[in-house]
Amino acid sequence: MPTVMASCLGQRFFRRDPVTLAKALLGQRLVRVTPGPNGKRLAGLIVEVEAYLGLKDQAAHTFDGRRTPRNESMWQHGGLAYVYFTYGMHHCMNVVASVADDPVAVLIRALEPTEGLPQMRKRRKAARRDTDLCSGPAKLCQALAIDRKLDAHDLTAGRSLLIEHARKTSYPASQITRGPRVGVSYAKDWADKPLRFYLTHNPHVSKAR
DNA sequence: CCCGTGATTTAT
DNA sequence: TAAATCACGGGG
Repeated sequence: MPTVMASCLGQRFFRRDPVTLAKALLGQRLVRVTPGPNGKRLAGLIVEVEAYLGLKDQAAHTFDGRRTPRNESMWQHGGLAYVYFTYGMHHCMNVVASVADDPVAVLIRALEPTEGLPQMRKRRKAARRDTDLCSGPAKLCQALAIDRKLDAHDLTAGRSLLIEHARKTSYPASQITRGPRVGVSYAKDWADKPLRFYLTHNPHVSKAR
């Protein structure tokens, strides 16, 4: 029998609470198909994520009901991308979770690159080793050419930006390290909540700041 | 360690 | 309208 084509994850997968989704995303494959005649397929396995819990979470862009042109996609149904621009030069990509009007999401923090490494190296000029290519939320957006044009993109449509079902079940807790999120010290009671998840000992996880 | 860079938020 | 902030990366 021929090998089964890897399938693009559908709406059911994303319409869950962000902590469950965060853990389920570990080991799945983020795929970017770049546009144009020289378009390429770039991909990597998700190895590090953070959950953002919406209205109650002081680290979330939607804390206390904030709704602006920037974060509008977080207010939509699960399965969309939320891509934002920060620090004057960086993009970061989130996967919107749950249902419309529950503005929660999962930040993709690191990938283990698997396809299109030459193209990633071209975009990531400063990366010396393969473990520098996608080991941070803005690094992976640079490597995969993800920017605001992909904000609110439907990840379940199987075009341009999608997530493939590379792993049937979530990793056991014994293989996941759980700890505080990076760079949210301003978030008071929420700064230290253990909402960051990564594959233990995976060399592509972002370095501690 | 420090800086770039600019959209967004918060203060006045 | 001005100032501070920021889910970061790169260079020294």
